[in-house]
Amino acid sequence: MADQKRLFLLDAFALIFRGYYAFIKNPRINSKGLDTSAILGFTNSLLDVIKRERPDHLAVCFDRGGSVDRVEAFPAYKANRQETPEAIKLAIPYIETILKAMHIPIIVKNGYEADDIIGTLAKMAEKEGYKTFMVTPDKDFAQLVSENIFMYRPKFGGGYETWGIPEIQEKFGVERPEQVIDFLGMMGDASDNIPGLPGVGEKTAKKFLAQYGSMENLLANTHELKGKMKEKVEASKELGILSKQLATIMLDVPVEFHEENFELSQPDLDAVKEIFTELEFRRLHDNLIKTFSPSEANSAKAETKTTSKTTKKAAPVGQFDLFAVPGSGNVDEEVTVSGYETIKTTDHFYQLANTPMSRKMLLQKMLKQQSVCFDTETTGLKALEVELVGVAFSWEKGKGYYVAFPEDQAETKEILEEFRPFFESMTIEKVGQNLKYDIKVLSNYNMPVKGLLFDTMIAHYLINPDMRHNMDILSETYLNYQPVSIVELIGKKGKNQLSMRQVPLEQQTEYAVEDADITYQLKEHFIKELESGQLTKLFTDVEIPLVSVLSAMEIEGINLDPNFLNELSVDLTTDVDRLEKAIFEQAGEEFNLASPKQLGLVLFDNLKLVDKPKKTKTGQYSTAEDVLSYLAKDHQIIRDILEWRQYNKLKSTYVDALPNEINPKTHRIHTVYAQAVAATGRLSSNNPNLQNIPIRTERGRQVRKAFIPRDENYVLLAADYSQIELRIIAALSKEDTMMQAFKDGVDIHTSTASKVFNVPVEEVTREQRSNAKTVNFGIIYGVSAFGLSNQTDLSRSEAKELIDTYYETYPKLRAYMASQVDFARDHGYVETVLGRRRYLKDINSRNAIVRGAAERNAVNAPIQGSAADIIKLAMINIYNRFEKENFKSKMLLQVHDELVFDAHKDELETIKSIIKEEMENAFIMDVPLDVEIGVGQNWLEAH
DNA sequence: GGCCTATCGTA
DNA sequence: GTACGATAGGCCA
Repeated sequence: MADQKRLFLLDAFALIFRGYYAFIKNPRINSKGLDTSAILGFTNSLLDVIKRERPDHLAVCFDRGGSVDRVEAFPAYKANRQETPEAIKLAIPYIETILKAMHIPIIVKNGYEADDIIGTLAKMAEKEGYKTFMVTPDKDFAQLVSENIFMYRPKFGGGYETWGIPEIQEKFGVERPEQVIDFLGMMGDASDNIPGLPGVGEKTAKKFLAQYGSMENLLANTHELKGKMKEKVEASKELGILSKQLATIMLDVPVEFHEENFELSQPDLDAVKEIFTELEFRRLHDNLIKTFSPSEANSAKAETKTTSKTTKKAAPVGQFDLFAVPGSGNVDEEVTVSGYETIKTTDHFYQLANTPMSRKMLLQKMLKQQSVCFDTETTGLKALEVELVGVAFSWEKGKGYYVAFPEDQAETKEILEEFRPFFESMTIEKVGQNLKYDIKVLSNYNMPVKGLLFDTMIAHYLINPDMRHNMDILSETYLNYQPVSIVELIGKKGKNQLSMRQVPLEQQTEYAVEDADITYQLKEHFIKELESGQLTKLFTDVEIPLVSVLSAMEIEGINLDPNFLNELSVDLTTDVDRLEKAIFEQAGEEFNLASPKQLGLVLFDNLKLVDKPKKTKTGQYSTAEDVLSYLAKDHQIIRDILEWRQYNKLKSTYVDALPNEINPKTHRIHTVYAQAVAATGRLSSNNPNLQNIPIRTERGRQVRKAFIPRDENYVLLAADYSQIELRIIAALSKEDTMMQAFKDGVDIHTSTASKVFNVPVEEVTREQRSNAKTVNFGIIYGVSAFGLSNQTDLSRSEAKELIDTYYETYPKLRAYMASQVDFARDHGYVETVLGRRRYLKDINSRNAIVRGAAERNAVNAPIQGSAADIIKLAMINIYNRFEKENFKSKMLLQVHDELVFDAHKDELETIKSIIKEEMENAFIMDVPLDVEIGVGQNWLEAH
């Protein structure tokens, strides 16, 4: 069997798409701003197949021009495919170049899909005595499987599986693979727009196949069906036949199979190197060299592979004599070849320090270091509620120590105390990934963390704010090392998940020290990257000090009055029930009001309130607020629905949810600020989100009354920047008229209205001011006439005129916006007043929509981000002064342009002036900053 | 239980 | 038009 010649046919587009989407949450962007995800994904698959299988014959098949025959038969065929992403279009020429350099044949035929080409070639090769492996994730290919033709499917999470006849029988519930065509024809395929039989999904299709064996036989025996199903299928016989045709892979493509053309040969390594260098695929290049260099033949991996299988030696074939493996194509038992180093492939010295003596020696060593990475292991995710299970330390690549703690919390405290000299040391730098978490955990044991900090998560956030910053991803990206996954250790989330405490100590040690080890290595890497991006100052002077400030704010929490919310809840329930009843009466039926799907059907199918209802992107009727608002004036039911929506939202998201967030120990609410999430530099708040507490509507605003001072000795103080973003754009653009308005302290929207509508300030109408206000805000987001007319009563042309007049009034503002876009085009990024960068990879996209979005980002990011920079500075300065003066008053919350404090009554006047001074002077520009301070018995009163 | 979509709360 | 997070429904396994 192993002697049989083997042909591998790759379905290029399917693999490219798969590769692209594998990186979708963390796209690979090279230094030129090119999204290389698709290229990397595909090339990885290609090398992976070669490395695992050592095929002697291989080709890559592309689509070109789509399927002429299928579109003729059914114009909608594949019509609802989304447009190919830009990055994929750009990827194709690179992939073709790579394939050419590797001397791998590319098969294309105008007017045929890759499916058809692969199918035809597979059948031809079968006649020539080949075993053919169709490399594709696309299940349509199952119909081609035979004794000599297999599907070779990439699995999620790595590895491949081979589907032969038995697998097809099992997965599709068919006797013969050809029946897969009937199966697909019956159930249809949304992605290819094969309609299928209405009402028939996977389950029913399997049932029909078992019973009737084919589409034709089913359609000939529809009299045996019953009820709705009978009607539907009988009405769709033609559709059934058509669907089957569409699903059929053609086997008569005019291609020829000359085996010598498909032989895999040695690549042109120089040419490959050139293209890989251009793309910045360093690791892939190493991988390629390994893959094609016979001297590596006896590597450990190859040995594991062969010894784990029956030892029947394969006859040497093709280029890869030295590492020939048995050619069954069955890969289930093979070790995973991810391309990453792991704990198994790397020398390491991770030691458990579990005795008083070993801990003492560990401490002695640590105290001699300048910089040490530490990482706490705990019983859960909520830092303020968990118990400490262990702490790992590392300060040298590949080495580290783990201190484990017992369940007894008093003992834990004692052991932790031994390390106080380390945590309190002002001279040893503490390195960590998301140090805020560790600081909070240690605070449960009254153990402060002092001295310089280096947080790798935050470092990377500054280096590339659009990426995600999990340690696992960072490690794979920067160290080519895949850490032990937490899932391996404690299992998947949910039912059987273990606590870290239940993991054997040896494994805890390996896992925890590895994390510390990796984090320490990442630091070395990121120091350089911060420096080259001129981000070191922002990191050291702003983000790192902020870690401690946020930790303190989160630990402090805020007082909540749950009884007040309970009363609110009762009132809301009354109104929700009343409205629900009224709505059902008007609709003439009961349904789930909270389901937009059901609501849409009731309003637009049954009641037919509109001729041509707006649809969402998934094809459902849209019932969003702006859609319903149009109808509100004509229909009582719509007004009731909007009111119901509002109350229901308030109740479920705030009134009923917030009391559950009260910490049982502190009786306060402790939000968690995410310092490395928002791409612009803002913070975000979660668990619970305290940055979106209602204020706009009367009813919603009541929720703020539940946020109250610590006790009767305190009041709540709120300090707001007034128009900070407009002030920033005025200062950055040096638009004199706008700057002057701010210097004069006049109402900016009235001032704008007076200028664009050319009327004296005192004659500006409410409507004019309101429209001017909308444009002022719109400018910050990158207005369009369309957006503006949607937000105001203005028509599209009136909106356009208003925008034009606005730009004439403030010409420098327009010039500034254009200059930001130009800067982004030239440099690939824009930056804030403190040099925080945001990379805009789509700024030169040929797709106008994509490019437009990037251009709006180029304008908005520096403004939103500079405002974020400034309030961060203010927070640090206020915190430091509060610490120095030892105030009882505490900073509690940040809401983008607002800070909220528990203000001790004795300190009220003092801190008012400190807060105002620090906020207004946090960053000096040509426009003054203005801060309004309010004080009250709750958050609403403080405004 | 996990993941996606639609909706809506804030600056 | 920018930036977020939480909820419920609905569908998957």
